[in-house]
Amino acid sequence: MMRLYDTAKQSVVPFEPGPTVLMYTCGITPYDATHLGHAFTFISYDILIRRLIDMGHQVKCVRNVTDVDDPLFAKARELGVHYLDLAAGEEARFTADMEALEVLPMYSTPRASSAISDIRGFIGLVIDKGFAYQSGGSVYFDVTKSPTFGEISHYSNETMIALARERGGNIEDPHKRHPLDFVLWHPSAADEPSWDTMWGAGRPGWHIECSALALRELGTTIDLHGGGSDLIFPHHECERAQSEAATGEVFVKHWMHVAMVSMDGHKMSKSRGNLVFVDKLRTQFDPRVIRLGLIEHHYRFEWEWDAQMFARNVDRLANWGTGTKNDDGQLLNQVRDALDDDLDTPRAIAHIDKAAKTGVNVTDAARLLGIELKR
RNA sequence: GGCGACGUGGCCGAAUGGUUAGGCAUGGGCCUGCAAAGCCCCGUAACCGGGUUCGAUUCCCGGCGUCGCCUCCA
Repeated sequence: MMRLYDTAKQSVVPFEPGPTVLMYTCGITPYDATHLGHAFTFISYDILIRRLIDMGHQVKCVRNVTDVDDPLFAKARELGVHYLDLAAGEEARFTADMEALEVLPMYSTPRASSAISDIRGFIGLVIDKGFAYQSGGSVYFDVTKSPTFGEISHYSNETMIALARERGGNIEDPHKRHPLDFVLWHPSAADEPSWDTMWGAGRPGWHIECSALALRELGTTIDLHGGGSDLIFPHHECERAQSEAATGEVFVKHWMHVAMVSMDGHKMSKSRGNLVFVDKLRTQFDPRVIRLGLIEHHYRFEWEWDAQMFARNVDRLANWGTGTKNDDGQLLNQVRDALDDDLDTPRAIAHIDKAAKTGVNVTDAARLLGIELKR
């Protein structure tokens, strides 16, 4: 039986989905190259998916592409290109990075720009159910109607307001009834794309595409929702509130978040610029070395990027390729046990290291971690 | 620069319009051959200036200073 940490429940709990696992992970906003933090997140989910498939499940995982959003518009403006041209280029780079790192293909990778009509319908549903109001040309979600708001992050109202303030949540917006109310739809700036709706022209709010896409692609209730831990608040909190408002059903059974990768003592982030890009690394190292360097860390704990990892994992990969003795499935089961214990990849790797040292052929065990030894 | 949080005895850290937690360290004592540990004892502090008040650390205004955030991004 697999056990995984659930952010909302704040503990490691059994994860026992049906034969078909419905999964959604928040993807990227394609305005810049993929960095190691992105890679770590998506590789973590990839390991989970590989193990679920290994257990006999069919996995339907959706990973969206946010090609309608502020940072994309800003970058397109700066470069003087159309935002969708920028998005298409960066999405292609991202896809190439994921393929190189042997992240399994998704069931679906829908774009926000493909979902405008779904979003329109979704917002209509939220308004009809009485969870949203129109004010000043925007549509806001009314958090006072959602008593469970905050139950993923476990933040108090005061903490959420403080964080919203720091994270550009515009809590002073005079059109809002409550400082934590968030935008479902809002007017576009002059040079931004705009779509007509019954409540005015504009564009979607930040959180709404994921709700609309999850509903369109997977239905009202999904088994597991993932993303980086930086998305817990406000993104996932808002996403859940509006989804449950629209459908009246439980949105997500299990919330899973991947820890941040840091560098120079700070979270690797676009705003700070302390990034290590995957496409650059790929020109210097075997992508399997990059993958190993990521999964030698546990998904739930933040870690510091360290260039030492290359030498270590070049050696590791070489050692893994030397064994010839049949291991009778013993090693494979040890790796399975480690993964079933809250995706303990460091322990899985330690098992493989040990077996490889004794001359065991570790091909199958490595494959479960997405490392293909025979090329 | 903007937004926000905060400036309490050597340090950390609460509460509070008056009688002024607590913890740690220091110092003194008990104990011990010595030391350590343990135990006991000891502290009137509120960044500056002004205002409200019978009375302010607490409320209000101004200044100074510290911290966080300012493309929440995976």
